[in-house]
Amino acid sequence: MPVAPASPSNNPLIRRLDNYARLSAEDRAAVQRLCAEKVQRFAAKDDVIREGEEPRVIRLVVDGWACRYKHLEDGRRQVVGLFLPGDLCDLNVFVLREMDHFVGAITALTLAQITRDAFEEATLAHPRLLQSLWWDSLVTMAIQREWLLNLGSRTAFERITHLLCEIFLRLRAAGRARGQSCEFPLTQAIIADIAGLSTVHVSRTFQAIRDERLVEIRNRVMTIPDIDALMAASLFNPNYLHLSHEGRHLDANDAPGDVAPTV
Amino acid sequence: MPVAPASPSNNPLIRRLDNYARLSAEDRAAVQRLCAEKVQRFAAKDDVIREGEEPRVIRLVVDGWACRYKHLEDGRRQVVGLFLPGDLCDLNVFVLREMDHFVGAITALTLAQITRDAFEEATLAHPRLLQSLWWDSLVTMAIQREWLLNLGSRTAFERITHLLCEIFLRLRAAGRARGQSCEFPLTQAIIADIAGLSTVHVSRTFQAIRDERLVEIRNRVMTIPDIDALMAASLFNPNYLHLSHEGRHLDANDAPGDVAPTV
DNA sequence: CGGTGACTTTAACCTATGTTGCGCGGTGGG
DNA sequence: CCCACCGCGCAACATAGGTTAAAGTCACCG
Repeated sequence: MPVAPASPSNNPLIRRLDNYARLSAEDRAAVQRLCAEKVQRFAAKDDVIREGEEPRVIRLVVDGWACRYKHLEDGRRQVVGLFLPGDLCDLNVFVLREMDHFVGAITALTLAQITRDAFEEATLAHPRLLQSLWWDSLVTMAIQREWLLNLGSRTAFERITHLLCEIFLRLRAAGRARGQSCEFPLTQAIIADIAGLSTVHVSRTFQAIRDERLVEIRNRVMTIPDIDALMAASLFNPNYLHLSHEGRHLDANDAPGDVAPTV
Repeated sequence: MPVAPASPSNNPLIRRLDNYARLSAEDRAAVQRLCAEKVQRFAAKDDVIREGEEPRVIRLVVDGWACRYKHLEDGRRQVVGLFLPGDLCDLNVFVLREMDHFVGAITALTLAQITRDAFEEATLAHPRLLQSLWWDSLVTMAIQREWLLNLGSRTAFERITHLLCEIFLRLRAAGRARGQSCEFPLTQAIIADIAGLSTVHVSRTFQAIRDERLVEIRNRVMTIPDIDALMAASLFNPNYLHLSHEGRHLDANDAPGDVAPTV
């Protein structure tokens, strides 16, 4: 994976915010500065922040995957959110006194810590940026709602295919997909905790998915030969990702890696 | 239910925001003005806003119950959020171009519409109010996460008792409970759509709840004889409601209707 | 090169929850 | 006053998904 030099659009956060509104060069530079502010690294499976702790900074995923999770007294565990590169933890968390959930690294993880002051300074100077960040925050809420629909109403097969579909589209929006493929470091155990299933049943379900040749996962890389078929199988309605500005359509293959759009 | 005269603390939104930070008399007056701005009424089961429509205003529940819901192509329906009196739809919704879900009235409903301009004017003049509204918004997200835990990891019995517990505590925080009782207009069908269960199983589960004498529902009034027992049965951890400021504790019976606190 | 641990697969069996369908009682409209 | 409808309860049966346990695969490591 060759990393292009100083082009801002390699920054997955900028790529994502661009889905909402074109940022100016200054806006982009401001994001870059925020991302570089104070970098923090975690090993896979480490906790970034624990339930009960006081939130002090906004965190931004520069690289790697993480998740929010909760558990019940008796140990049952539920993943309630997924952070992909370019994702942002809640704006304004400072307002709360205490975390009500954990954030844990799934893979090796690089985070940027953004202080309240740096954030306020940046958004004051770049109102368009602030708008984009609100958009991001509302999309996060929309994803949570879609996950509720997933857990409450979809079958195991639909839940997992829906999840795979969402991950692919989110990564593509962050400039992290190439063609029909993207990185995929999730184990079946984590998928079980996301989908509210047992690991055994996740395994069973993956066989069915393989049988229908909807998805192929090998060496931590996921390939989706026919995204429309996958979307149909999972009853996937992309509206909740709110990516459709400029008349863009998700089923158009409009993000072919790092190639510039033809428009 | 006698309505006391002009006391601002009858406003459920003010009551709720007071859980986060004491508002000044001016802040309260500003909230009152927002609530009175433009009132809109709906009959039970009407839709307030539909998927695909453009969000233009912030809405505030003055009276009645409503819910957010989504559905799948084949008709399966999932309620993904509950609005109780004093609840607020998402700040900043304007940023999105299109609703990804429905909002529907459960009971007869009175809403206040707050325009973007009125909102900005009020929060500019009352920064403490803005903070409280962010707190509210973060609590809404926290509730969504807890619901994910509910659907993904709890049994039917736990899901329903947890829901009842949450409703009671939220109503109490809005000054809408009296002693161990509160209004309760939900049918078993709606509870089924919230909990991701069939109506038949909701009915079965309510029998078990009745057998254990955890909750009594009669004439649209719910009574919880022993909230600690109910919390234990549902593995309820109140931290996600973020009500605990000032060392307040939820298990203290600290909101006995409209009586002033003893402190 | 063999060992250890993390992940996945498989099989047998179990149970929570879904489905269908019917009956009952209250309530509101004509 | 009666009918229709809605919300609820109940029973019989069907099934998706959970549980337990054992074995297979692979990658890394000493």
